[in-house]
Amino acid sequence: MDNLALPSRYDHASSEPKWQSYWLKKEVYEEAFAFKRDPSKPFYVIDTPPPFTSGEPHMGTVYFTMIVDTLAKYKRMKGYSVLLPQGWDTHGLPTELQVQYNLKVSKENPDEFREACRSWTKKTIESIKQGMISVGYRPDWEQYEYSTDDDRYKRDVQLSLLYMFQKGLIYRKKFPVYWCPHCSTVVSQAEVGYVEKEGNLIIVKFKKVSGEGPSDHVSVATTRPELLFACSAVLVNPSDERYKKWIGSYVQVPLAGWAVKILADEDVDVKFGTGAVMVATFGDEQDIRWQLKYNLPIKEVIDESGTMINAGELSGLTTEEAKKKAIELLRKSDLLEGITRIRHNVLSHTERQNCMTPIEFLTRDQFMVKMTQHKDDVLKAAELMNWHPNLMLDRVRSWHSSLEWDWVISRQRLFGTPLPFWVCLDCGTIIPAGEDHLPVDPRKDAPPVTRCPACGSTNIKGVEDVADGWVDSSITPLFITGFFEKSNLFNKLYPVDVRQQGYEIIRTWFWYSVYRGLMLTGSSPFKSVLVNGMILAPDGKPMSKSRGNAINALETAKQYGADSLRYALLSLTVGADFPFRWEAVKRGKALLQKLWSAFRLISTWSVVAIEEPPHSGSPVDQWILMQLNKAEKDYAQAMDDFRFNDAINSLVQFFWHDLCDNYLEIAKPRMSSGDKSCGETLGFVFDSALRLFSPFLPHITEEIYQDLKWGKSLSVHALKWPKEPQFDEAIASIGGKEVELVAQTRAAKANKGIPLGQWVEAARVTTDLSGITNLEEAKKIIGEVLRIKSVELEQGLPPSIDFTGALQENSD
RNA sequence: GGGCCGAUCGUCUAGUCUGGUAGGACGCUGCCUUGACAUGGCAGAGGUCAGGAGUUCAAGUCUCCUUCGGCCCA
Repeated sequence: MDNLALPSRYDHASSEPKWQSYWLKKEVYEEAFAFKRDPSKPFYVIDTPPPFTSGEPHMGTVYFTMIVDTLAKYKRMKGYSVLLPQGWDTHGLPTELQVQYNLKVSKENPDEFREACRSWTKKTIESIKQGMISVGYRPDWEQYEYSTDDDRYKRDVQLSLLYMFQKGLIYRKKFPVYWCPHCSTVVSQAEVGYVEKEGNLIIVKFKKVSGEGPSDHVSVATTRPELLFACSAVLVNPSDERYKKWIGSYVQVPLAGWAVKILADEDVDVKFGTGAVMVATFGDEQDIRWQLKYNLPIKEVIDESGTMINAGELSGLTTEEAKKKAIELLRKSDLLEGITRIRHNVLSHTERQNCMTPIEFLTRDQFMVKMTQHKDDVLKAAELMNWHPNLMLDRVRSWHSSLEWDWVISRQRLFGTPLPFWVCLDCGTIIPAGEDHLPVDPRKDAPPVTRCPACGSTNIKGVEDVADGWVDSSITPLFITGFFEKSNLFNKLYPVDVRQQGYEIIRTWFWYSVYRGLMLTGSSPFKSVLVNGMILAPDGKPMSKSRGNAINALETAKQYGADSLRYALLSLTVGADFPFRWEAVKRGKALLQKLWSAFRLISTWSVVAIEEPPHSGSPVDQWILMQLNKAEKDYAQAMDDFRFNDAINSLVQFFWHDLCDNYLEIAKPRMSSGDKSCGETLGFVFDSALRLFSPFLPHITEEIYQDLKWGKSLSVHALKWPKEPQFDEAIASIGGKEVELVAQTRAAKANKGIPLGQWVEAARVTTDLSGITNLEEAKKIIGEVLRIKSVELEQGLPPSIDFTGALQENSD
């Protein structure tokens, strides 16, 4: 009884932080968590998402860390040398917006601005990292923590761009960018949104020039008549009877005077306006799609100040003035057919509440990556991977079929990886940086040549744009495997075993990573893809601050224990969205208590861990070994399929119901009479269960392992997969029958309302006794476990159990 | 608007590929202080599988439509 001195409640609050800092110790790291370049062991590499370093760690971050951490711990137990890296995705618009608007740092001085971004990022990394550590996450920080803003990482990003340039995959092209005329700045897609506004829909006559058009003009509806000078085509729906004969005809653009062709496209909405729409450079996002799809000529009519250019009589006016003037001119030349008031969605600068100005598209020289021509290769590679869950591959297929444009990799921002190129202003030749000088900043550094290699001009300018954030993050599988250092391990680590990620970034992070892996190494970067869903708020909607329904993951872990949260999140199906359930966390906490209680009971006996499985024992001993074996096999198979929920469920089922409810109850009388076989079995089974629990519940298993002083390892996480239990199936099934008999008798006693602790004089048990080979043994177990002085067993059905002579006082 | 996915006891889900008695957990109800655990044990109630149509001897499962929800659309 002395060890009942252990506290009866498991105290996660004092236990968890203790082990979290213990795991960071050098000697513990080296024994349990370090990736070892040991060629005798198979490698297992996990490509983890570098979270974007803006704001606090949220439920999603915590969720993915738990998934990869559990997987890594399992694979290490199975004998792999596991590479579990963790990076930080630093460059992105949200950071710039934070710094610009919340910290009020001006972009006037780019160096100062970048420095402010950098220090903000440093702070958020520290906070996210602490949050990750507080839920038991233990990647290889020492060797594989990286930040996309590190010089080493930027060097590799730039090197990857140089390689791609050498392969002819990078080119410059005029491409639209979002432009806010009020703020005089390029804005990103994330900063814009649609605002419903009232406006005029102008019906304009486009006169026939040539072709089969059945009348002298087509009526085109537009909200932006000032863009007539940018008109490059007129589109109609191919199924629209009104315009079938017009398809292929040429019509004259009013005011501008040139002729454009009438094309058929299914995206034209027959119900909007007249059903005929003009394509302008670039009136809206749909115009961009059509411009690219039909390769229409680019006509720039708005400059950076929002003033009309190349627009005849409209030149020099603002867009608003030009709209009025255009209507007036159309009316004069009798080309105006009508004006109707409409409510429509206008793309506006919505990120800033005090701006909300309608967005214009400007054409800028952008760096592009040739992707469309390789899209089939990417899909083919994706199809050869093992997808979990399988249907996520459909998202790749869907993206593949809709992919029509190349990838625009330049961004007009300040905090980012500079594109390592200079451009000849005279002939447009792209001049790449020298490999030895990386990382470079062409915004400041001198070009590698003084004269353009193509035209000899000295008019060379460094590229001011930075790379899209996905350019940074899509090299993670190459970065962690040492591709850029030409590591001799590269061929052993690449392709990585598993890419873990959320489904919302399949078309970005996944797609770009596969593309770049293929382009740079010639082979696909992933063997398996594990896609997790989203954790919704308890109300079933996405968690969001504005909705006020977000659950603070770190607070939850503090309150209930990180292990409880791990249980709750990992016992749900990977890949599906699911609402956060407090009940699941509470269930996790109950499991921790159950584990603790079992440990507390066992430590009252002189049980020692036995690594070698016991070779003999009573039928009940062999039965629990058989159940353990089954649970282990189910667990391993589930883990190998990334079905974490099935793995933990089969283990909990075994532990709670087989081991605690049944075996431990039977063990109580046996242990107090010094049964050696029971003690050995218990030592082996509990030790095995502890190991199997350790990937899911890293803290409590460490606490118990250390308290038991059972092993020589520094940590439970350095232990190997338990040895296979040895049992004789025939004997084990006899044990199963005995356990069943005990359970039946217990249920009967409980149903009769007899307190289980109360001794009874006698019981007559009539039931199916087939399979029971030793009646005396069965009687003894039933009597001892259920406190019955004399047990009679009789073959017969239906089963019935009668108790006689309940004794009044407990006899112990 | 387009593409993709989903809907199973009060709640969360397994089962759908490969048609054949819908399984588990939480919650709920009743009983029980068992030599670790009442965050426990034993027992019980609770589902016409979103709605409709079809295929079939047989549909949660296959097909079509509708409704509702989610994700992505450079």
